[in-house]
Amino acid sequence: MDVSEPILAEAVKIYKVLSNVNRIKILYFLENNEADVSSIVDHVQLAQPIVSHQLAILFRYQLVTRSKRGKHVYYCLDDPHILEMVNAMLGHVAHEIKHAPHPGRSI
Amino acid sequence: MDVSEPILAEAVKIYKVLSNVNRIKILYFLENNEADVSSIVDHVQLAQPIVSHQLAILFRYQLVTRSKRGKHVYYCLDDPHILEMVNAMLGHVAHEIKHAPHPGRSI
DNA sequence: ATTACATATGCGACATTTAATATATATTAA
DNA sequence: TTAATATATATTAAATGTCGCATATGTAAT
Repeated sequence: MDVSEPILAEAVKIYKVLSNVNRIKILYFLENNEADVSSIVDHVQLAQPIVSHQLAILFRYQLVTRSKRGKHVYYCLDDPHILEMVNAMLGHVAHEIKHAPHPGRSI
Repeated sequence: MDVSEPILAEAVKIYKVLSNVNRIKILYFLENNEADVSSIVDHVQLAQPIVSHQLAILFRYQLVTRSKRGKHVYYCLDDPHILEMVNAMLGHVAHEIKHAPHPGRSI
């Protein structure tokens, strides 16, 4: 594959977005249903401002869409393809972790 | 997919590893051939200590293997599957960026 | 209008990441 | 043993990310 700089830079940004447990959890919660902020808060067990903050990031990078109806804002996966890729990664990791878990140290 | 915490945490770590342009460039350079540090340095146009540092991260997370022969250390993709996933992401981004590029602001 | 509710935003403390410089280690050659 | 080459590591500063708290905004009901 030819790796043009702008595309590469963009992909890296998306990887950054995905490199946070809370954001992935939110994405998974949105896998099958749209949901408003309150129910996301209930599900992921985080303070509301944190959820709103992460949602704003997911929105800015177009991983989710949002629509306001009344007092509630409903979020929805923008592109299920992203979640397929996350699934592939989780599958990969699940397989790999059995055989040779690497040290937990951070980057 | 059921998202167990340890798997999720692991996946997030790998996303962190992938969320750096230099590391991705290195991975791509290793796509077809193994290479020693010097040739990687030549190719990605970065100072040698930076390349060594990024290689150490890629190695710690088992994205590459290394073998020392003489004075040289040769690095090699550990699992081409990772690169397939990166390819999928680049494809996704290439498609998406045409239609609706998002603001360049950082997370 | 005022209140209550749902969500977003701003700010600060803290941790992490990047990349530069300098230095250390290991291997080979002379 | 000394010098040269290849690579790795340590240290640091700047940038960025995380998350908690406080507060602002917007909407609806009374």
